[in-house]
Amino acid sequence: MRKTKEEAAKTRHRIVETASRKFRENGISETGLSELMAAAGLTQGGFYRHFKSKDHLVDEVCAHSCNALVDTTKTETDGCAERKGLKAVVDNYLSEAHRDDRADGCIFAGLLSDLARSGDTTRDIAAKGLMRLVDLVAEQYTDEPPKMARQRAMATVATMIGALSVARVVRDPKLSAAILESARRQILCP
Amino acid sequence: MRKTKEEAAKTRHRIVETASRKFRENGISETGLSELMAAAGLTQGGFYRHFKSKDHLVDEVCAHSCNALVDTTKTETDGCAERKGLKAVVDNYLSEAHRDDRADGCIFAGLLSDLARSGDTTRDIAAKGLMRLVDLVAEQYTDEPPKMARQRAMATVATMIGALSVARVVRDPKLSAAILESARRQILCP
DNA sequence: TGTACATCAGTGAACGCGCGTTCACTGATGTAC
DNA sequence: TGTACATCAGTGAACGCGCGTTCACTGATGTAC
Repeated sequence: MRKTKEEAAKTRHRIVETASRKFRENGISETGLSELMAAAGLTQGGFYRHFKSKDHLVDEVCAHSCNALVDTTKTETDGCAERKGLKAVVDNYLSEAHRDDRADGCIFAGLLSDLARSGDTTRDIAAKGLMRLVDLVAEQYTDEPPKMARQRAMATVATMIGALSVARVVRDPKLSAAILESARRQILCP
Repeated sequence: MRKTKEEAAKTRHRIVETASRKFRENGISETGLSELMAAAGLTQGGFYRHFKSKDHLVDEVCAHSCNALVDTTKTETDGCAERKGLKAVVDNYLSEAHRDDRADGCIFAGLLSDLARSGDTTRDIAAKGLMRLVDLVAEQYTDEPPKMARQRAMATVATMIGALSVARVVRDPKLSAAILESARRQILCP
């Protein structure tokens, strides 16, 4: 039954991908390893051929999801004309589509309070990803001195994550949309 | 062993209070009923004399914590001169003290992603509390028309919750403090 | 290159454990007369 | 007001269940000669 090195690596990657989606959609504690492995097309026993423990998987998932978020954001700014990057990022992030697609969405909006309660290693990984996002946003504040741009970017990222998370709590569609819109305004029309 | 009606009511209230703190500090799934009842000075069996299930307790805790947050915020604005209310609220909310006191802090910062994943009943209770907070903040935007004030207040609340939550993920004290400060600036110096 | 053997990805059953919930029981409180 | 009985707050053991983790096993892959 042994698999090729490449096949094994592919399997490992599939587990991380699947976990990344499941965790963001249903939470970390709420996602069991047997459910997760089944979703990846495997049986639970195989998990420990790839990861030392669930905690180790969580760390890897955190890094993976952060990379995905940064990559997505980069793509959005790169495809945009000068001074339009921030608008593209914010419009995509604070969209109803993003609000309704938790499994594919921002890890911070999906797992914010879970991450805040996680261990040091996990939080450090998340914090690193968060700061890469902040730096990316800061680059969009082209007409500000770097320090000021970074400060603005921190507030912008906090607003984006907060507004999306809050919009996911509110079930009334009009109200939820109004929350997203209010944050978009605050960021883009200062 | 039967207790007085008043004693029973006091016990029930103590369970809600204890759960309210434990949930915000460690999460809902992460807080077991036996641990919770022990912290309230009782044994686990007694839980079901007061609540139909853990989910019912969660709803009650959510309402309780929302009330606590609204009351605290009201106190802060009431004790302030005209046009200073918003600053008082924001300075308290986005303080390092609030960041470091999760058990007594804002329910949304403590349980944001957990609430977003909760059932309809719980989310509706949370959304109602959230909107009371928004209304309270909107009252502080005295020089804006009501609709505009409410829209501003929604963004402000989203920023506050987002920034506090993010600041709790980041372990580096200087960086964490900078995040809080950046959000304060964005809200108070527009 | 061919052969013999060690490695290890993946299976599926089993482990102990803590979870939410139920239950029989105790005995003081509340109620009906 | 006094008495008899029903109620029910709280105890502590037990329930089934799903959790993360371990294990013996299979058999194709990788490696050493």
